[in-house]
Amino acid sequence: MGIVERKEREKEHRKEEILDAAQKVFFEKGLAVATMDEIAETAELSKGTLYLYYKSKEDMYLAVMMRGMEELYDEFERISSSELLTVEKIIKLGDAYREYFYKHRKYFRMIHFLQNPQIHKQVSEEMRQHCDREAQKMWNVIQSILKHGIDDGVLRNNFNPIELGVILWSNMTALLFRIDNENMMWKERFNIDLEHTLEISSALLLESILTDHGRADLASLKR
Amino acid sequence: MGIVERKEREKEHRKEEILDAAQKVFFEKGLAVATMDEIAETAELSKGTLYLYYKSKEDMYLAVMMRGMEELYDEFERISSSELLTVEKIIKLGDAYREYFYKHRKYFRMIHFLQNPQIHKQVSEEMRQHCDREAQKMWNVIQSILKHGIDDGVLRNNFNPIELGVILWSNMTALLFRIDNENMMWKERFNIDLEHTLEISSALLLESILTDHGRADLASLKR
DNA sequence: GTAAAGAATGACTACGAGTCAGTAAATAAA
DNA sequence: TTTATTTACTGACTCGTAGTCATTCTTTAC
Repeated sequence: MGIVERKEREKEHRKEEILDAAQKVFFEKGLAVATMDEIAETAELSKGTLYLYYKSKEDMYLAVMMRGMEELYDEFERISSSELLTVEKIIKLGDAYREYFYKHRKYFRMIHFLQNPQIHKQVSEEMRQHCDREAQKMWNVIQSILKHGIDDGVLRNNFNPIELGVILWSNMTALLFRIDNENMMWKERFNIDLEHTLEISSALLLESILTDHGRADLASLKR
Repeated sequence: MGIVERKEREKEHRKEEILDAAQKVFFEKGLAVATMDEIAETAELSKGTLYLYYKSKEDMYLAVMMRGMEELYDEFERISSSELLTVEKIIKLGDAYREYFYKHRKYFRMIHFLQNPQIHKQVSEEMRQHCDREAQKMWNVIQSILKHGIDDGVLRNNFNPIELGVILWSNMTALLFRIDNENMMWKERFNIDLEHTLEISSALLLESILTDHGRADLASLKR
């Protein structure tokens, strides 16, 4: 008897529909300005129903964000499992992140909005764990690529691969965040192009962690 | 007749008293959880009175944060106007920022909480400008130091000094933020000491922007 | 055809930011 | 000293919104 299964599916589907509505409203208004009433109206459901599927507004916000995380993760995973040189993979990871920023700016903002612990007072333990797991998956991909890099002798072996990952990732994130918020300001006040700044800093960091062998690979890619 | 002046002073004093109360509550609870009623009670004033001195809760939050900014700025200014080598000044700036993080963690968090534009919907134009001016002062100090570095030939002259400032500052900020929120996690899951990571990345970046002359200065300092 | 289970509803509660008519205190004018 | 005026303060109130829950509607089981 497939009734239970069908109901399961329908429930899942409804949950996604609600998330679609939530995403629309959150993208337009942001967490603070968006209201559950508006999300309910957009989903063509009553407010009470939303709470049958999500524990709180913040939980919903995180659920939307997780979609964004997964999209980025899939891209990283694709790069990781490709047959490229390690140096190329590292560069591709950076490119993917930068592209993600431009194509999915709203997701990017959400991810970094939620970086801040002051926000999640209302998040359920479940959702928090879900987020943690997803973040961990991401770091595992990065770790595995960098570990190969060290094993292959293209990355300096006096660093822990994850440590390098944190450095590269943090640097890039911080500058993308600035590009998002302060790009104009820097252009007007100091005549700085932050996109250029990001390129420079990524290049500096990458160069400084490569071995001679790695640098040779890098040079060969540029041809 | 000094009555007007005395009243002026008293008003300023009351404003500071309110800010003391606000700081206490914000430090304990954060922006979202703190309530105006609690701040009023702490200040031993009615809620209405708070609004005679500050336009909104967010404005008050920013006013507290500005205290923190000024404290950091004073330290930077002190270093900038000292008689040290440029390389030493740059290192001292980093040290000062790191110390600030440990000594004034609550201020640090506020500053970076407000980095996020999603928050200030309720901030008055006045306060926003005040913040901008203060931030600009900070960047002017950094710029002036780095500009000297280039003129003196200790920093590679193919970079814009402000650009270097943004890179160093962003890198450091991003890692301090991680130390604040994720230190344990990185230790437990990956056996990474983020404080060490910060040292490494700062060193890598610093080295990669120095000229040979600059590196010599750096080496002489280490002795 | 009817009982039971499941899904959805929307009026309601709780709570907090911000307001404003009214009160009290300080100063100026008479 | 008394009265008028300005200034400082108050707290009950409005308004908006997250989250709840008794009730209604729909689907499934027998």
